[in-house]
Amino acid sequence: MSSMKDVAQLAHVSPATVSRVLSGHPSVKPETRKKVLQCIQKLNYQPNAAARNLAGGRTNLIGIILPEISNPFYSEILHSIEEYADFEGYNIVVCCSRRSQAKEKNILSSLKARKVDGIITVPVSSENSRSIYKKLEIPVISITKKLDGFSSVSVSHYNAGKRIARYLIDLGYEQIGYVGSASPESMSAIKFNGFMDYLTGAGLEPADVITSHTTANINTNSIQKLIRRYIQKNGFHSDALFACDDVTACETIHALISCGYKIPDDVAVVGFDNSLLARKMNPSISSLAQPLGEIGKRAVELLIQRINKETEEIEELELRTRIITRESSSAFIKTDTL
Amino acid sequence: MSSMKDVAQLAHVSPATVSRVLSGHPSVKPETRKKVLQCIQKLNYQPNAAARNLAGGRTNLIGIILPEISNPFYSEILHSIEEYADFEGYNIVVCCSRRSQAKEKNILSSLKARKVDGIITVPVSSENSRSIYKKLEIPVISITKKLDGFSSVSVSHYNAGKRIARYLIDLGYEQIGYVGSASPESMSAIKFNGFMDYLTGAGLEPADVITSHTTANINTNSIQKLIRRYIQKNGFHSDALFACDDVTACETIHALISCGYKIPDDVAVVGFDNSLLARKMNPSISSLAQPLGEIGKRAVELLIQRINKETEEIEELELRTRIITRESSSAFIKTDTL
DNA sequence: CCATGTAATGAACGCGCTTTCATGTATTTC
DNA sequence: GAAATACATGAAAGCGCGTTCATTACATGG
Repeated sequence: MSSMKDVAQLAHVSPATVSRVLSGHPSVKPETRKKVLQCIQKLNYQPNAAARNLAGGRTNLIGIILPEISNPFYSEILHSIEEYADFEGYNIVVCCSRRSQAKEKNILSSLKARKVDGIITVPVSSENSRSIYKKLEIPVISITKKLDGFSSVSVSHYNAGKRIARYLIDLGYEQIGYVGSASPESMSAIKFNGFMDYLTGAGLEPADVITSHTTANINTNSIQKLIRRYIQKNGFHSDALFACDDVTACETIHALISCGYKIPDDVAVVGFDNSLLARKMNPSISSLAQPLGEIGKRAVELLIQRINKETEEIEELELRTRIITRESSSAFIKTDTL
Repeated sequence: MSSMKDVAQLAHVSPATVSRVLSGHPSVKPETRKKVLQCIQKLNYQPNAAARNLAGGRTNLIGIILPEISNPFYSEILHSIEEYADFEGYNIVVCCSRRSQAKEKNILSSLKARKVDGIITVPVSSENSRSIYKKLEIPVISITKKLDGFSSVSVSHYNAGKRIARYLIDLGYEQIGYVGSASPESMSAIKFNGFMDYLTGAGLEPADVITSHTTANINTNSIQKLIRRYIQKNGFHSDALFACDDVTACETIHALISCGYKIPDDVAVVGFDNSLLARKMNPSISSLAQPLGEIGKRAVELLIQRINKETEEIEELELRTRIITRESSSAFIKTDTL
């Protein structure tokens, strides 16, 4: 691997001049610049990132911290982060917190040792995580959740919950229920609050509220069992259901079908996340879509602004959501429509 | 951020001794070691990764090159790579080639500049990519595909194709067809070959062969249209279908249902990948599972062996696949079974 | 008691780069 | 035409660490 010195020798200039050419310094004679660039080409020279960083520069590295990485929701965000970061000349080092505070802490210290220019994170806990991020002295953008004292990019889950309630009411349903997690740690509780507030604001009581305190696990059928048990015990009174995420919606539909209900004729179901599952299920699932691509892109944008010290202000971006109507909430939508 | 010098001063030793403590050098008096470790604690000292690397050490960084990152297939592999790499003390920098040779080349040069210790890659092309990887002089493991001259971790798509044919024949089907991509660039063509070879070996002709030259896109319904058009034109003769991947299987099922066929009573369908989709669809889809977690883990293992120069041999690992039976190929499996 | 060996440590160099600071040359100004 | 200014470049000092080599102190053997 050739170094700057090699280039300098070949071009009969000093290493300093090569460095100036590389960094686009103005006071280099055009002919010198040209000569140096040629030599760089010829030697296939590439500056050593470590040396560059050590000498006081950037790493052009940003750290990404996600709770899971195989979850389609996060992997889609990751995808757009990678795309935009790459576009801006940054590489990403991806870490998985597994929702563990301890892991998060380890990750942060290794990212700090790596001197990443900035961090985009889904903090494990909105409260407890705050202080460890604070004393990091590295630009941080929180995504998906707000993090007190930091810029963030997210959607309002409260408004989204309201929105789904309104959507179902506007569709003419009157017996509206909820299925999903109600654990205060998860965002679902907030969706549920918005949902309920709109419902009661419209003078309605929820027809069924089927909650569990664990998040829907992609690999089990716990939700199906939950629903069957609920129906056995309490009966079923809804003509429309809000499921707190697409996996839950999917499981819900399976359970309802197996109990003899027709979707959407007997019961309409709306999910949350607009994941692949929602698009491909049979019946396909109406779902509230978060702008995942935009979340990633905006996060990178905000982060780079901070890295370049173009701003000091804390910006809490709330992106718009939209509801995608599919078969599960409309008898008129047919399979071959997306 | 405190440096080694600070620690050295506080502990009344030289930086060299601190370095020795850090690297576990044997010739440090236990009491000295203890004192130094205390000072490291006290100052919350963390070695600077860049300096470390520059001074001739490892980066503890491995580069990952994937064609897509939001595809569940790859994101699950990525997940296990991250997990195992983290366990071994490595961070990963994740790059997306978007199946472009040019991009792949750029990525490689940036990874080289970063001095990553090794690379795990899904090469864009098994043939053309070879030479650029060769002149990299960095340990490389290819996953999912073989790459001539490098160790790899993959499954035999040919055998998998055979296996599916055998599976369907053993189940008693006789009119067996194929749906999916046939582009020679994709792995599907190889699956198809294995599938056909077994079929003809068993004295059977394929009942229907429905191919397109584009890969199934997650966001369109092109496969559904393809199938309907095929049936209109040629009729439909299969009692079992092999779909080259789960997305295709899913679309196929949608199309068949809309044409009035019952799954699996009229037609059985087997997919490939055993993705979330296969598990959650209605009906759930039988599918050939690749051991995604193991692919990631083994790749990291092989790579680290190479990084540590424990071996020079090229190892082409072929992992075992298995077929997961679900509703789409068995009338006896019910919804609530995984 | 001197020679040789061993254990523990420090001094100093270099990894490849960025960035002052100093130097030298060409251009401008009165 | 001398002084002041701008421009182009080089020399050299670190950035924080690993590592080699030298040094010291002490133990061992004859």
